[in-house]
Amino acid sequence: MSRRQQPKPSTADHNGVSVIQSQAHATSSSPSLPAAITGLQQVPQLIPANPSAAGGKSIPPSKMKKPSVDKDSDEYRQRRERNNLAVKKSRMRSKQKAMDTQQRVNELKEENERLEAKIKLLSKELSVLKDLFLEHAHNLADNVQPPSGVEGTSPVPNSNPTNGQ
Amino acid sequence: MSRRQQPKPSTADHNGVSVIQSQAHATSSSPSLPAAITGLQQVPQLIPANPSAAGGKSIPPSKMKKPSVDKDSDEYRQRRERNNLAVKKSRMRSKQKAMDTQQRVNELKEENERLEAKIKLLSKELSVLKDLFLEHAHNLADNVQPPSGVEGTSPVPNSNPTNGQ
DNA sequence: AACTATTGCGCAATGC
DNA sequence: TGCATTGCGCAATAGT
Repeated sequence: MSRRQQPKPSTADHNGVSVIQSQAHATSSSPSLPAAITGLQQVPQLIPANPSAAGGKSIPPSKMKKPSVDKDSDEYRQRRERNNLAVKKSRMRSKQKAMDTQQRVNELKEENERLEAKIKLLSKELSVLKDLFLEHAHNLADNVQPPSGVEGTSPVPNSNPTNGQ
Repeated sequence: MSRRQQPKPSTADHNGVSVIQSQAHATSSSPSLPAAITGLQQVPQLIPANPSAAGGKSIPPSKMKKPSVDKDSDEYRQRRERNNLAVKKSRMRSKQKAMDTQQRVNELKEENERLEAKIKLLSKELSVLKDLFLEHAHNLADNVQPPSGVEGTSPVPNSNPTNGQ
């Protein structure tokens, strides 16, 4: 939890000025605020981030286009606030999506197991039936030799020993 | 691409002061930097974010514990830099994981289709075999009646409509 | 032209 | 003490 930062080494500061201000809209929600330091409203204030006098060598006067961002502007704050909301929303969605995807994985895994079990079952059934056929075929081949009281005569369709998986 | 901000309305500012500084470490990588405004190094400078004079009513002088964060400190910058690195790493992992999960979903979907196809096949095979059995059974039934050869004793290949699934 | 949605980034709190 | 995570705000920019 924290929000603003100050000029940092890397990339660009977007602008040559750092503005210090705020407005206490307090629309934001902080799940785990460290303390109760909320009511912090500074007076909008422009501060040249490029104190040509001081650090000395830094910030080439060139390339410092439009300071026209005016952190003060009421409109700016509104835009920021809206964007912050949009950001939160977007991130929530993102997380939700990730969770859903994970959930989907679990569901698919279960489904897979079910299907595999079914396949196993069907395979077994098929195997049994085929064996019966084979047995019968043998009986026929060996001609009329009743191994047990129940036999007859019938065309043996296929004699396929190989089990087509 | 941007980094620092300034005091904002919402939550807390962590501290009552806004520091403006930088150090041009330039370790960061900006995928899509807007321009070449990189070499921005401000002179570390402390600026009281709470100009008691100006806006007037704001920021109770109380609640402003330890400004002891010292954005200046070389060590602070090092810590920040390391953390930034860790953050990037963590986020990369997170994204990678999300993508992997999505990939997993796709794989599982495919697998599912394969399994379903297999089930369909097996079911069909089974169905055929069962039909054969039934047919045979009927033949037997219509057959084993004439102990003596007085009747029409020929296997009647009746087509059995009943089908076990 | 004006908005919202996304995305990369840095900070700080917190988890481990 | 240090890395890892996570929420947050900013700004750029993609999408409408």
